[in-house]
Formats: sequence, structure tokens, C-alpha cells
Amino acid sequence: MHPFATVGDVPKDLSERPSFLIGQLGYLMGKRFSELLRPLGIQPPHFGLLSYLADEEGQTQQQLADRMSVHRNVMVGLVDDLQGMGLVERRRHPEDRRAHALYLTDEGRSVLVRANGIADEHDTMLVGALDSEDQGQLLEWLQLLAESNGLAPKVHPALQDAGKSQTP
Amino acid sequence: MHPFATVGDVPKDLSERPSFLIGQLGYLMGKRFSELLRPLGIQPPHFGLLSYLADEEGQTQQQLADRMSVHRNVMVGLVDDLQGMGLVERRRHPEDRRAHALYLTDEGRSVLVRANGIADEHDTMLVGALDSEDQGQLLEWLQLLAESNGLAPKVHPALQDAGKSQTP
DNA sequence: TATTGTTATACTCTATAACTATA
DNA sequence: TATAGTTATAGAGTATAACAATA
Repeated sequence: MHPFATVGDVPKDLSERPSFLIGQLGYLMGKRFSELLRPLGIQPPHFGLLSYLADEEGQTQQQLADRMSVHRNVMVGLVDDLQGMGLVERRRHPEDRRAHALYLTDEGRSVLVRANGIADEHDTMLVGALDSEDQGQLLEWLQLLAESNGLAPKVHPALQDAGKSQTP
Repeated sequence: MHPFATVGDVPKDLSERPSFLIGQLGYLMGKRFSELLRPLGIQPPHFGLLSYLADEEGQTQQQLADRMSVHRNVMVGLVDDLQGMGLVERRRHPEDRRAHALYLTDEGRSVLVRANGIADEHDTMLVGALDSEDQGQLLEWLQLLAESNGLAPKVHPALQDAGKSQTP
């Protein structure tokens, strides 16, 4: 018995803590998805950008930055990358000459389809050890916990830490 | 319907992917635990170190580094921090004069007790929206998935990415 | 004056190597 | 020769600020 067990209970093992298990698994998810995407030449934030852009083409960088909750400075780099690979195009915005209107190329659409397939594999790797019914129950609980813990849907918190819009 | 839905199905929403939800929640766990620990002046890796040291005092830095799967260079900094706060002591090792034998101070034990309490709160924040029975089921599933995805128990993968022992 | 996109700078973290003292 | 601990260096990633063009 530990001398510091003042409340009468033994300190809990890390692997009995849901927060630790989720932390372990969450870190692994980012790393593994990144590796799975490597053959496509993109990273998870690029995948998010392509997905958001597919939802509605012609958006400006600022609009996409707001939706993904990334700083607009970061968006420049993401778009540079994707444009360099020929996956997106910057066109002139029809109403605002300061802004760019972004569009997917055919290659960009193709890469997005493949990336979605990789994400499916990725999900299967994660929850494949559970039967189909349990997978469904787990998904519901995760959605519930994401909401009860204040997470915005479809926004990865790693991208939104930076102060976004304040220009002092 | 999207023009790239070649396989006949619409791309899945990010918040319907267990991998994305776990990724969101996992990132939040690290950030929030870090904030919760701030009043104690320590960070999550320090908490891990204190826990491992409480399991068995007198361990060397290398032993602790192996168990936590951190590089020994990183361990130096963690021990420096904790020693600077008066939470651990470096004593002479009785059998190997190269090594230090590490011990908790009374203050270190006290901080560990409080940190365990904070970790309990942290867990409750995460799963509090589920009833007690569901919390139990979720914990089982998370333990199963951690194992089926190759995670070592009680080792946070963020700390073990660095090559550890190779001295070329 | 505020906003879009861009660039440059600084800061943090971490990875790698190299050094010492012992074994 | 190998190992425990330490220190220094360099690189990646990220935050902050500043800028030009346009609204």
C-alpha cells in the first residue's frame, strides 16, 4: 500500500483511465492517418481542405480558414501545397479583387476520392476488433462525448489553437 | 450528389468517423489535462514520471526512461524540472556510480496525490455524460482497441516517437 | 479604417549528435 | 567497448507581427 493513499484508495492505473486511453488512441490516429495519406502526397489538413472545398467550390481562403478554424496564414501554406501538386486552382474572385476563388482540379477530385477510401480503411483499423453492432454504439457515444466536451463538429482542435482573426 | 462519388456512395462526414472523433477527443485530453495540472506546476509527462517513480523508488533515470519510453535526454529535463520544484531527489546510486537513484520527496508525494485527484476529475469531465454502466462498457472497448491497435499499456505514444537507445 | 492574402520573424519542441565519467 | 547522464546544435512546426492591395 502506498504511503500517500490518504483517501483510502490506490492511485488508478493509467490504462484504467478513459482519458489516457483516448489520448493514446487519438495521438495514434493522427500519426497513422498521416502515414496512410503519404502515398497521395498530402497530410490530414490537406484532406480536410479538399473535403471542405468539395462541399462548395469557389470559396475564398478566408472562408475556408474560418470553416476549418485555422489561421489564414496557415491556409496560405496549405493552398500553396495543393496548388503546387495541381490539386486546387486559385482563380480571380468575381466580386472581390483582394480574394481568390478556389477550385478543385480533376486531379484534386481524384485524390479526394482516394483519400476518402484511405480514411475508410483507417476507421476499420481502429474499430475492426469490435463487431458491427458495438461499432455503432461506440460511434454514438463518441459523438455524444465530443459534443458534451465542447468540440465543434468537423473541426480538429489541433488546428484552431492559434488566435485566428485578431489583428491588433 | 458529388461528381466524384465513383463507388456510388457519398463521402462520409468527418464526425461520422470514429478515427476523427477519437482524434479530436484525444487532442483535447492532452490539452485539458495540461491545463488542469498547471496549478500544480507540472505537465502530463511529469505526472507520468511521478507515478512510475512512486511504483518503485530508487530507479535510475535510464530505467524510468525505458518504462515511459522516452529518450534519456528528455528524462534529464523532466528530472531537472521536478528536482527544481523539490518534488524528486537525485541520490547516489549504491551500486553504479554513473547512475542516479531517484526518490520522491514528501512534497512530491503530496503533489502526486493531488495530481491523481485531478486526473479523476479529468476522467469525469470526459465520460460524465454517460451513465455508470455505459462508462464501464466504453472503458472495456477502449482498452480492447488500444491493444488491437498495438499500443503499449501505460505508455503515451507521443513520448516514444524518438529513437531511444541507438547510439550510432 | 477594415479585410484578403502574403511574407518574415520569433519561439517552442524535439531530434540528433557529442561529450564525461564510469563500468 | 558499452552505458548513465549531460549538454549543445539543428531542424520542424507554429505563433505573432507586419506588409501591400483592395474594400
